[in-house]
Amino acid sequence: MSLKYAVLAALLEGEASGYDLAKVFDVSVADFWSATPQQLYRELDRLAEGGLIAARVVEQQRRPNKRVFTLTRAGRDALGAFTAEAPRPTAVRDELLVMTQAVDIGDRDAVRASVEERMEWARAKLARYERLRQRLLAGRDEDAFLAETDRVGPYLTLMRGRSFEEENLRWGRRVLEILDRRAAAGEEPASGGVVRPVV
Amino acid sequence: MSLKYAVLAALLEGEASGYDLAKVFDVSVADFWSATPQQLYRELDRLAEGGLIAARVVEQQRRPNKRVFTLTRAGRDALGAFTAEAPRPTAVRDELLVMTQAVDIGDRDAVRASVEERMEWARAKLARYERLRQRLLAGRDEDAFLAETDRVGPYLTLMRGRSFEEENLRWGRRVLEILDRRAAAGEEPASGGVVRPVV
DNA sequence: GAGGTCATGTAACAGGTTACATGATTGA
DNA sequence: TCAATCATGTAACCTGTTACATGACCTC
Repeated sequence: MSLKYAVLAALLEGEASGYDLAKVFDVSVADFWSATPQQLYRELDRLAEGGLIAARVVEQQRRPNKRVFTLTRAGRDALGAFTAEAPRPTAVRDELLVMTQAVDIGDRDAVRASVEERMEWARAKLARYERLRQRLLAGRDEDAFLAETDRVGPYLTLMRGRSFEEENLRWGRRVLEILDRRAAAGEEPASGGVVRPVV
Repeated sequence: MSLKYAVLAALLEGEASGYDLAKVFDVSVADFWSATPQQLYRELDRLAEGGLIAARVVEQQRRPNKRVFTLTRAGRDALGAFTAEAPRPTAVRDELLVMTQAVDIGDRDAVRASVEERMEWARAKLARYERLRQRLLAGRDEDAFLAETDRVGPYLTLMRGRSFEEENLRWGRRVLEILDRRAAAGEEPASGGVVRPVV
């Protein structure tokens, strides 16, 4: 149900093709919802059929034709009505956390490496978000931007994305510290009461 | 695929019934994975069939019998092997963020209220996490706990849950500020160049 | 006696993922 | 010439959600 509104919300930025949206909704880019291209193509067909978006075929030379979608009045209204509903709580679903939960009976070095990779992703996303932020601010400071813009929404979701990734980094650093301390303790088992985990 | 390992990881805490797990995996409680009771019952059947967990029927007077599940050696090994795999990135999927993205063309007051409710939830979860933390620490400080325990995993996921909810609160406070400033500007339209959104 | 908790489930459906297919163009 | 990008899609499958059902107990 909410992919529907996520797509409508994305089209507030202007018309887009399925391919364009696939880039915006890519896991590594998304800041308010993510989806695969297949989900998007299905959803776009449904939305067009329901009259919430309008499709227009753009003929291209040297490129396959593309269908470009725009919000209709009905789509805009449906999106507006959606904002008045009660959002369901976000479900935690992170494989890295499952692995972390089980790290003591599992492969500590592998989990360590996965945490480091997650941190690399977080850095890349932060860089992306920062570029987006600068583009929105367009030289103004935050207060000036907020006073002048007619759309704060994208800025607010960007802020959430940013703080999420910053927390990923902070958490990751702490996890690495703790795992490394354990690794050191495990190598000289005389030092403490630490039980060596069974792998 | 990963609900499977999430269930195995939960059983590291000791034997549990489907009902017990349903409480742990409840959206409002979960700190490393969430799932509905129906998903759990299906998954438990599959895991028992695959020999990764063992079921034992506990007869109860005055209560329906329950099936209590325990990790088998094979289940433990499978979970250990899972920790060595590459976790997939977490997908952002939050209806509140979709609503926030569209707040400017939607119902600002309703979104405001949803943000406040999300903050209430965050406070409740934080209180829960804090109780859990105190139970784990058992009077020791963090360093002492980490040196003595044979399982850091649950503590690390708890930390991630805590910082996530703290960020929800921080973000929420900022969003309320910004939306309120807009509401004030909208009521005295002479004050600035703010375009009143169409609702 | 109403509503909550314990305890388990079925059925039907909606949502999400994976693998594959096509075919031209552009850049290293 | 090899890989990536543009642009769309089908088929099959797995995961997740919703509604409903049962039945006894306990607490207000």
